[in-house]
Amino acid sequence: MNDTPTATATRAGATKIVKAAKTAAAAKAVKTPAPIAAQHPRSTPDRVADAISKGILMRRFTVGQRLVEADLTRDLGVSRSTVREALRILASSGVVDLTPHRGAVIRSLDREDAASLLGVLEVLTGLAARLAAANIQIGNNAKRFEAAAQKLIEANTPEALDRVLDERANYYKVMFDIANSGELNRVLPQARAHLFRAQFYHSLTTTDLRSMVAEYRAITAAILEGDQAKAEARTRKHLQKTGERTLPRMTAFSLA
Amino acid sequence: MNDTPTATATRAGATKIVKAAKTAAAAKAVKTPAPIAAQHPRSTPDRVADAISKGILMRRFTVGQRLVEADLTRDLGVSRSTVREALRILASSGVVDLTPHRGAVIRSLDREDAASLLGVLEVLTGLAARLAAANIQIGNNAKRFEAAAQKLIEANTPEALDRVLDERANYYKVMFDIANSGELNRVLPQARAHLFRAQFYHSLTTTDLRSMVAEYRAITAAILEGDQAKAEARTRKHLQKTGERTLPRMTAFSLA
DNA sequence: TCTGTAAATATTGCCAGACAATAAGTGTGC
DNA sequence: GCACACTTATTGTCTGGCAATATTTACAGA
Repeated sequence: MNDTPTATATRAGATKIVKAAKTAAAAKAVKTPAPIAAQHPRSTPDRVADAISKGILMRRFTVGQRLVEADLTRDLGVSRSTVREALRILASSGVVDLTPHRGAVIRSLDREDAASLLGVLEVLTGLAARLAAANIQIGNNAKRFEAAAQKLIEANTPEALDRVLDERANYYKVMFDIANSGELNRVLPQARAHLFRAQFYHSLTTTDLRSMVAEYRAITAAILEGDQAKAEARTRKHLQKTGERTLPRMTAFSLA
Repeated sequence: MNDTPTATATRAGATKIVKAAKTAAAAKAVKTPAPIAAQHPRSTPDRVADAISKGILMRRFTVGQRLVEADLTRDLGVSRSTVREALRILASSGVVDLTPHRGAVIRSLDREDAASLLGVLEVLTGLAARLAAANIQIGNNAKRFEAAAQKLIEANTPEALDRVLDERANYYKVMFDIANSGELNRVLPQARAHLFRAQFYHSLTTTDLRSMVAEYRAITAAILEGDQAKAEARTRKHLQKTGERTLPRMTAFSLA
């Protein structure tokens, strides 16, 4: 394992995930009106949590799989306390289930869970849309948002599914960004939302995709107009429909 | 609690907060249709987090105060790793701010934060009300809810402020319980909501209280009728008004 | 062969102590 | 009064340890 060789090289193993650490910090500050979440440098547990999330997205971990602390410690080259904190982070954002004395398992959603999640997603995303509509004229928000929408609509083809997912994640990210609500971002961490959207996505048909494009267009238009009520209503409708499209199909669905 | 008496009593210090550990677990299972969150026994970090929350409520910690790990370790008689996990829990529910290398401070809400929080509270509580209305006829939900509402309304006097707070916390708890959405309860931990409601409460006048009683009545009625749309609308309205009542008054308000 | 139970193993919960990295505080010369 | 180095307080993370609990395995009896 971590070949802590000589003397005081206490934290040798940590190198394995240290990459990509400072990248976010280095991103040019684009003079967005309000950075909202002043990005502190990410801690090791944060990075470990990310690594695990990514592992889920890459299908290296599957739903229901147990995450054994010792394994993670070995594979990621960090100490157990760090792994432990990372698991707490993941649990607090609902990615894993953490049961005392049984550790963490990648959370699986049965139909009921999915429904309840969609309900929450519906109202929160609705709120984000409303706030975005309220703030859209500030700075160059409109341009940014329009660009994201454009890319999403272009990408929306059944092939290249992961590109669609990325663009959609980005679309929502921009939207939440413009909404500029600290609380909203705390309550619904993007990473997590992305994970779950990815899960829902698997059960979509081509027809579904076509309808969704129309819905995204409508939402985008409402926000760009600055029409708060319409933006919220359309977004909620969109998520309701998403539920109608996907939920019935997911019986004993062992997704992700 | 665990009076494991003899031999290797390695963990002696932990006793200090061990009280009240199993109480929840011992609560009679009232045959509610769905227990939703199967209550596992709470871990030490959970209890530590509770202890700190309680400390805030009791004004033993004040807003902006720094929580030094060493102090908590000493005062609560647990190890630093445990304190650390507890702080993560509190951070994830927004009670403290956790900045790298500077530790945890009791979070303070400026007007902007409060507004953003109220926005989230509005849509989530609205959702809870809607779901509660949908489920109200199941089992003896109606009776339970009506009782909670009754006690809240009776308690609603400017004297005995903390009793009002408790009753209100309970009212919402029952409501969220009936709503029976796992995700909702994950996203908005009751403990936290209670904390923040308590903060808003300080700036209420007697007139405000009177209006609020009327609003609670209206919400309760809608839920008992099973009218989902009305329940959601009224709840959202109530929270909007709460915002209008309290927000303007909280300039540089160093609450809690 | 199956089933339930007891022992063995794996894993988590929590603790103690250590040391480097960073932030906060303090003084000194200019 | 201000920029600077220096000291101190505190957090970040690691190692290693042991008790508590879960999971697996082994085994006896039906």
